[in-house]
Amino acid sequence: MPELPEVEVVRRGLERHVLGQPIASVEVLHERPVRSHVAGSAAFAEEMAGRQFVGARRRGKYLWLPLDSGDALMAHLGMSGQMLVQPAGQTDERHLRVRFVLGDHELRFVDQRMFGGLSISRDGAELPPEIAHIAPDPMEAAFDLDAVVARIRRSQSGIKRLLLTQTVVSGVGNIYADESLWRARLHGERAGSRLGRAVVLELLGHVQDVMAEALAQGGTSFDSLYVNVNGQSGYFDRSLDAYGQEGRPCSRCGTPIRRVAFMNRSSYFCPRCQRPPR
DNA sequence: AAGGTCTCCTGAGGGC
DNA sequence: TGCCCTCAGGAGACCT
Repeated sequence: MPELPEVEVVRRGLERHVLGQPIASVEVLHERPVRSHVAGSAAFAEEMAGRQFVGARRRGKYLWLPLDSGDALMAHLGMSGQMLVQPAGQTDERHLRVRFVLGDHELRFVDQRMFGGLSISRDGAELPPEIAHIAPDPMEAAFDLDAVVARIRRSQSGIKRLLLTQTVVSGVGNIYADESLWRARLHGERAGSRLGRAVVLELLGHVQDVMAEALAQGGTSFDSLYVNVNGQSGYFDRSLDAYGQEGRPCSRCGTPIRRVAFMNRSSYFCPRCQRPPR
């Protein structure tokens, strides 16, 4: 479940269900999700066995579970990754990739497309060095609003591209970028440098609001790929004003929402509320 | 610098 | 039924 609210739903579930029990065994059913562990999948499994998860943390879309060794299990869900907690012996999911056996239940990494993955981060308990370059997300204490506003206003890039750049602000993906821009009445191609400070502040406020609202609804899911650790879907899809709404009337002005190609995917916006630059 | 395109994968769904 | 096309909540490499 790609964006911040969905990943946070997962983090909370992991915090409740996988801490404080030794990992009895690990089974890697597909090599690809552990590709960044250079020592190989057998070494990955061997190293995890016997350890214990002692926390569940997140920055943006990255999750990590600090271990009692001082290392951490890092996870990125990519486009289709899931972390599921299941009773031991439950039928394997079709796309089950890695299984962690914890007493009478299992933590399962299930991922259809395998753009995501797991890795062991050396001394990564506090902040895995692999993701030290990722910017703080809008929900953490380290988020520096003034610095982000300044960074955006210094750039000639389009504002949507900036929202999606994880080194500017992390956790925002295609859905919440489009929703925030719609709320701020901004077209995604407007250059950051052409936006006033107050406008950027308002936009970032919408980013925080829309993700907080989505989190309160359990995240956004259109289908069974986006679920919490118990396999349940969130409900925020009912509250979307722009994303996925092509042809439906804008809830502010009634103009049909438009879809355009952007970065090999789509952007949704109201052509009347969100005027393109020049 | 900025922004386009392609790639990594496995589907689902529509058109014919 | 099948085939071919497009699309998908990510992200990084490569090219201009």
